[in-house]
Amino acid sequence: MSARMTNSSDANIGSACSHEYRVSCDTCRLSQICLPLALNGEDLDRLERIIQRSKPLQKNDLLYREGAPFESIYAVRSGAVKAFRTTGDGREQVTGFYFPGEILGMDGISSGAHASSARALETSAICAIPFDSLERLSAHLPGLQRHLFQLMSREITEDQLLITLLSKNAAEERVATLLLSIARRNARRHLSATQFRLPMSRIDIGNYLGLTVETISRVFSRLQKNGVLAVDNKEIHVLDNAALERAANLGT
Amino acid sequence: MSARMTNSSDANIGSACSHEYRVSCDTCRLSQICLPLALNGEDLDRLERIIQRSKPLQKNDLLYREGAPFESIYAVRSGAVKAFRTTGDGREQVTGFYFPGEILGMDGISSGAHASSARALETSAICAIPFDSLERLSAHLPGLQRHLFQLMSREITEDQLLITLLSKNAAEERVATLLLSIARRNARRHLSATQFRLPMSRIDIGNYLGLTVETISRVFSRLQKNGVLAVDNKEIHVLDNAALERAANLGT
DNA sequence: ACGCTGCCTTGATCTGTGTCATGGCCGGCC
DNA sequence: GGCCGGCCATGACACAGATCAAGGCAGCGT
Repeated sequence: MSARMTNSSDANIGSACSHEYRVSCDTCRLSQICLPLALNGEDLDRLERIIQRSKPLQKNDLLYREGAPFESIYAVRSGAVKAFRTTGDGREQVTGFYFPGEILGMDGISSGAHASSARALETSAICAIPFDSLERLSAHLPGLQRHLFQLMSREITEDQLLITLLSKNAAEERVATLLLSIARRNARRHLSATQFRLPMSRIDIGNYLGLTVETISRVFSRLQKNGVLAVDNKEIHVLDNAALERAANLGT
Repeated sequence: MSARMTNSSDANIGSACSHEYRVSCDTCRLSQICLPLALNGEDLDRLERIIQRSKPLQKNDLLYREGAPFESIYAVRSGAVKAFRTTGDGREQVTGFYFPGEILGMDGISSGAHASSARALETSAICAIPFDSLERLSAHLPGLQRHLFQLMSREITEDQLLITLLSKNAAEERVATLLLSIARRNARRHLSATQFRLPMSRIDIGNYLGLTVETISRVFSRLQKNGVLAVDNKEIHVLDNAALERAANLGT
């Protein structure tokens, strides 16, 4: 119910983004957690001018494809996106989920081609930020340059946390850790940390956590049976946050 | 034997770095794969002036410690270094191995404190590059700025490869992939890709790959029995590279 | 309204890797 | 030169999670 509100932001896209999707960072309620974070009035304008907003992606639309020329990094405005790479034998590895205010696509910088693909998990509005413009701009705005370094560094530390999770933690710990991560990121956007709707399938969760769908199902069932969660398909209600944190067992 | 040459560079440190360890990037045989990569004469001088070289680290010396204030990133000149983070329950997760010409420590940028620790696996000479100086310099040298973005982006894509490896590949595939990675990086430094000495213990390998020491031992034994490798403690001789690549099974 | 298709759940069984235990080896130190 | 401690190898056994199988459910297109 109130978790449905997470989703209702989608419904707003049509109206909020009407007329060529002209929205400015000024009025974007995400500006305090997104790229503009580091910028003041005039500098923000300059960033503003290079950002491209286009028609929202529909569920399952590709934002970019592995191997395609790298041109922009992307900020999620609404909805949710998964990033994944395709292994040599054609299987998929989900490497991250991205929510409003979060930036993705930085793995394309090193080689000039995207190292992963990104797909909308639900209707999603995205801001594209052409990287060469951003680079030029950041040479003149030390705060922006620093912020970019920090963003990339943060991506590295988060990947390291995932590496640790995959390497050391059991199934239940992995799932609990993911739920806590989503809850925390919801809180940052002033959404509920205890009631929300997962935008991704069990398949994607399993893929991301290095587990099978069946194991994800069983863990959800077990956490429900133990009164930690109420699970109704993709709706999650955290009933006992302390227990969830105990289940995560330091996997943050 | 020829693999010993990998190690003999250590023996040279004393002489090469004598007198306050004054070595310049000019004369460093790693300059083509290290940070200076992107720079020409005068710009290189400016970079040169901010780089700090100090006494080589001995085996097991800490280069930096998780949580310590972030000040510099580090380039390995000789030897080898492991990066690791300590989990909540005090266990260690190795997140990477770094060889000459490679840069580490960038995970400290986002929070201002190192997100991991780094320890010398053998006697190692290290260049420290104060990050605030580097940042200021890179605002004036677009090539350097870009190179830094690329370095960080590369770290991200490599972490993603490790995530995929941990999430999708069996023990033998993981070990084979690590060996191929080390071989490739040796080749980049004009060392043998088929005969080398592993600077890290089985324990570190297992830790890095999310496996136990016993499993690492068994995999080495099996690869040896199958004629893929000759293993003599830390000395590795790749006898059948094609078979090793088959064993890695796309886990690059 | 219907059926289809993809997603989710649950149970039964199998297996790769962890765990435990033992012993050998090598290198550093007294 | 011999002892000691950490590292490495190998075998026996246990178990978490994969695999295989079956069925339910919800959303979507016709």
